[in-house]
Amino acid sequence: MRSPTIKEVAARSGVGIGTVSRVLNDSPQISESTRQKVMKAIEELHYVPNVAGKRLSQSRSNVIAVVVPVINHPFFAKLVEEIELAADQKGYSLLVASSQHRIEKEQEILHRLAQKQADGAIFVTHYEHQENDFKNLAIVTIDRHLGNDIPIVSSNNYEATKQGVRYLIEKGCHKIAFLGTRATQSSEVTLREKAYREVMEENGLESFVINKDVEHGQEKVLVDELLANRDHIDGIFVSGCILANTLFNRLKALHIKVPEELQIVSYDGDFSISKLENITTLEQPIKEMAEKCVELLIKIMENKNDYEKVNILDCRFVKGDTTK
Amino acid sequence: MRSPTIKEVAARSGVGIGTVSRVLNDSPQISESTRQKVMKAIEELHYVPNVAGKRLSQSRSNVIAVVVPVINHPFFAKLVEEIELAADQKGYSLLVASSQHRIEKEQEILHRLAQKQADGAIFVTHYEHQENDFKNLAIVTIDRHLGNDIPIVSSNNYEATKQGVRYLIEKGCHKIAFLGTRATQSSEVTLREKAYREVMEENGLESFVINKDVEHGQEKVLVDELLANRDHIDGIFVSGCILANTLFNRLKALHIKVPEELQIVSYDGDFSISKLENITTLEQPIKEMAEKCVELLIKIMENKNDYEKVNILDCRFVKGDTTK
DNA sequence: CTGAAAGCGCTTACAG
DNA sequence: CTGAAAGCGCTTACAG
Repeated sequence: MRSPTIKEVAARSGVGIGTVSRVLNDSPQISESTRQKVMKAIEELHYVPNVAGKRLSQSRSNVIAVVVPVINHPFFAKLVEEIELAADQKGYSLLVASSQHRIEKEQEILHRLAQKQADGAIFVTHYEHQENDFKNLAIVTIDRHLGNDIPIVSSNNYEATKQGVRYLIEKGCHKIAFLGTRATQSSEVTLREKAYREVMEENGLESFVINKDVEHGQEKVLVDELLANRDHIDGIFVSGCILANTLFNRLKALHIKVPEELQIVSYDGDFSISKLENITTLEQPIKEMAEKCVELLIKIMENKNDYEKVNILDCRFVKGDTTK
Repeated sequence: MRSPTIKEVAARSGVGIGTVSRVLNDSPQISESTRQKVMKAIEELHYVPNVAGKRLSQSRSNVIAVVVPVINHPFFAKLVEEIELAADQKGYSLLVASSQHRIEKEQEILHRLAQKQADGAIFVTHYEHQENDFKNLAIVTIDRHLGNDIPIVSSNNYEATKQGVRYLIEKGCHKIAFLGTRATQSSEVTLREKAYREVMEENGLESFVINKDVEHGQEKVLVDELLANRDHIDGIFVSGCILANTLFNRLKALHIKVPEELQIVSYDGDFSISKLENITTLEQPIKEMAEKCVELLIKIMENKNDYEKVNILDCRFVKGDTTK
């Protein structure tokens, strides 16, 4: 059972297809009477315009894509959700792809974009790409610098981390560790360690850093490494939500009292699945970041140039139960 | 800077556009020499075929859609991820939409599908739809019955729950509660409560059920209600991962020893963000469910009829630390 | 093995 | 205000 086309609607209502098209697109110069005729035919036929025709004739798809390393991760799931909402708001559908930490899959996805499956894309990548790969594509990235012409949206990694470490110091911590899963060179995320070291130095405190790239699911290895060398650590700045959660639960299992013996401040926000206890956190403004990405993408696609290349949004400090 | 089209490739290589198309599609009857010529032009021009043309001429998009209530939820995030992988494997891109528990958004999404944005869709809905809404759409659902013509993929809610409750009994529980967030009438998920009640009755035990619809994030309300009426409960069958996690953490906070004083078996699988402790669980085979959905969808789209309307996949029992 | 042409379902100047 | 026609970028019988 084929779906009816604009041609059949035109025939049934006794007008040309151009007229039907104008009715569909709410063109102003259409007489009320023909509009009625056309609408009637549309309803009778249960006609729904086929986007394939529209896309070809307009050479745009009204689709944007988001590429993340994985979807099944609290931060990325939330990010994808917020991007979907923002895109929907603006009339765009969302194509989602995950690179699974494999550069080949990322390249495969870039190829799909080059085929014009989407008008633009939001990229969260761990890999280096030649700027060339993005030629002719409307692209925005989160956290990663992909090249001078590609706008980036990020949270204020540097300042927010400083704020967090200083907060630990204010709350009486003297021996503060930094715990993170190291990101690639060109990521804004690397500023977190830098900020931590600077605050420590400022205060004449010694740095103690565990910041290594581990596979998703292996965060506990880092936590155990930290705790094995715990010594007299009384504060930890944690660079990500999964790590923070893992740490927190491990401490509970070890009967180490938080925040009495040890205080924790985490980046990212608190994504504990059960909303029972709260980690003190510098929460990334994910919703705002998603909206900014979509907004930027639309400007690029419309060839407007009134946007910033670097967009840093502030984290929100949320006091939880892991600090005094 | 416009992208080159097939016409320019044809011109540059001195052949017709049909020939270029055949080269692109690895058509067998193409002489090696023309293939070479065409490939050369393609490379020189950095030509990438535009899918819009292909889609229109083939009247298919090679896109499938997935519609979930929310993305930022451990079960759905994992599901979307697995569907993306399975779809990718089969050469399909994935459009993702979330209904946000709003029926209007679901209908809006159905409309997009009617516009042929995708060739088919995987639907996880909480609402009733007229079967009519899905006319001409290739649709598969997870857990929800949407009509006789729409295939459903589900886990073995009934049998797996029985297994779980019986396991608690075997392990010495006498007063076992059921804790769940009630789903709609037509969902397979409702079988969990039914199975629980039957096993309890079989064993001459009294049922104690808390099964209510709550907003995501409010699971702790149910947990508290259960614990307030705890009495001598020594076992709990929990219907979902978030609820199970919330319960587990609450029990720890209350210093109720698990599994010594209270044993827990949960449906869904264990999605605790930090992989430190494990809940005994009947784990849904999400990956297999995702693959089955994609497989079914492809069969429907190809008008093959050699598939089952009802596809129940078995959960995997995973012993964790919450049972003896 | 290959080219010319029709067709996929729309949009949009152009003319009237 | 509206119709006829060209065009968007492909694919695919049809002929040769």
